[in-house]
Amino acid sequence: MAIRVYNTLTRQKEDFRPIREGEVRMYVCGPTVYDYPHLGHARTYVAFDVIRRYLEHRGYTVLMVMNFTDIDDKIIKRANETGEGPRELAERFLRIFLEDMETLKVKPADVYPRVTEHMEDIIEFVKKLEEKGYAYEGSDGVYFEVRKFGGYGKLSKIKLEDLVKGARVEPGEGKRNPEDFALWKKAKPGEPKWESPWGEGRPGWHIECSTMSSKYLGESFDIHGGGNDLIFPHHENEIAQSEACFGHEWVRYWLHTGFVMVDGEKMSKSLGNFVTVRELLQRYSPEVIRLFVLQRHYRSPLDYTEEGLMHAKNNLERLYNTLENIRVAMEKAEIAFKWDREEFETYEAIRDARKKFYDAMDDDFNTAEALKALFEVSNAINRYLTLVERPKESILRKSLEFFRTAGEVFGLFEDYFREEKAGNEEALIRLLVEVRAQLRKERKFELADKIRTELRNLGIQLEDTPQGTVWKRIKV
RNA sequence: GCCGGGAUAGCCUAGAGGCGAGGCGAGGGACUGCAGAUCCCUUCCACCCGGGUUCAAAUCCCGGUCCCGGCUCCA
Repeated sequence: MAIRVYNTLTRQKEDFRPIREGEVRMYVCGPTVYDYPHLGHARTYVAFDVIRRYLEHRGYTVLMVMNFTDIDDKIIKRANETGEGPRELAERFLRIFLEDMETLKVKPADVYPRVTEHMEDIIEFVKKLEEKGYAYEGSDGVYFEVRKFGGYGKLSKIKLEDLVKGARVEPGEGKRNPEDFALWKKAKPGEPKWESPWGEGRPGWHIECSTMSSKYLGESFDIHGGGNDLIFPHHENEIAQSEACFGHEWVRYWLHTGFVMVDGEKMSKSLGNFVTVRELLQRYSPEVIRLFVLQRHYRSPLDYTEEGLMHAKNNLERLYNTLENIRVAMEKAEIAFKWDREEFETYEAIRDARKKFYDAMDDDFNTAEALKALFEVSNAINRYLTLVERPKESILRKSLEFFRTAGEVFGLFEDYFREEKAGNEEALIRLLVEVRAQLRKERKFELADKIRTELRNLGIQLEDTPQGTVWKRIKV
């Protein structure tokens, strides 16, 4: 069955068919680096990370490009405030962004093209538009003449007349028409500038994405993504530039993520209602944040609440508990020479959950639905472990395999599946468990409890069961 | 004005014509020195309102009500 994706361009779900078989070329609009990334950024980049991971999981080679806007009005403005140079400021926040994404386990893009490294390409692109008659030079810059391009508005469904009537677009001194937008801005005194055929200046915002995406992904590619707020004007303008330049369809599928909401309003820099990723990370682990994001479909708005984060934390804890239960059970597991009802039932539950997982992910990357499968396996396996004396190894493995694949797609349980690097740590824990067992037998509970409490502080949890004491790592 | 998204048990989220989903929370029980984890049971007719289509509607259609977003830099 084909993967279905919701395409903003057509406003419906379509079968996903990449242009080149077996390869997916995708471009996600990156940030303007002038401040700390907040939860809104985290949401879209985690969402696209999971989309990318899933496509890879399904066997595609994914070429992923994400740009950095490292020169623009906001950066200049902010740099003036902090006293840094625009270059230094951009560099600083670019590194911070990269660090935060790494912490959140977002797989790095294959290329992170920066505007300041692609001036020549951008100038070439503008020149081409000029040659083809779509661009003209005004007193303060070079502009794209929107009404020359027939398909304008096809992504955002905005009509040109409405746009002009709405008077939302600024007339601007050098423009022929109010709806035209800048491809190249001539430098004002004191601003950063680069040489060009139109004098010193810097690129407009939209042209960078058209230029850099085509440089790395070709004149047509599969997926272009970004936040909902980029549909208009950014992506609309990108389409105009690119299709005007190439003369054919540019991007197959446009995917957009929903906003993060705070008390009914969009989280944004300008409203000041944002939580930075760094603040969040003081209170919640990266995986909690990922789960929080993934419990909602990527296109739907996501309400930011502490309660919601706590839910995610509890849910993740439950999943990790299950994983630890399986690990502990592994020690007493046996080869299956025969299956009883419990094995059949558990096997079927895992099989059904796997199907559910793939169906959900195939259906426009429905992570919220796919996550349910994880809880279903969790229930089934926990139940199984309480019902049988000696679990069958094959059943445990099946469940672990599912956790591993789901974990790879969601970016969860990474540490659990990484090879244990603990040398004699485990032996030490086992020793303490033994000593404590003896203490308990002698009813010296105070000392026994001390061992348990102290180990817990070190991230090791002891649990007394009828079959003896087991220890688990606390992961969340 | 123009585009667009919502309203699902105490809460958070899926689903989208018949099999009523998952988690959290709450209550009870099993286990237990205590704690923790886990399991079992309970949380009564869950789907904003009013019409319609249908053998069948939370899901489709029509009409309301309420909430929200975008149309300006924004992920």
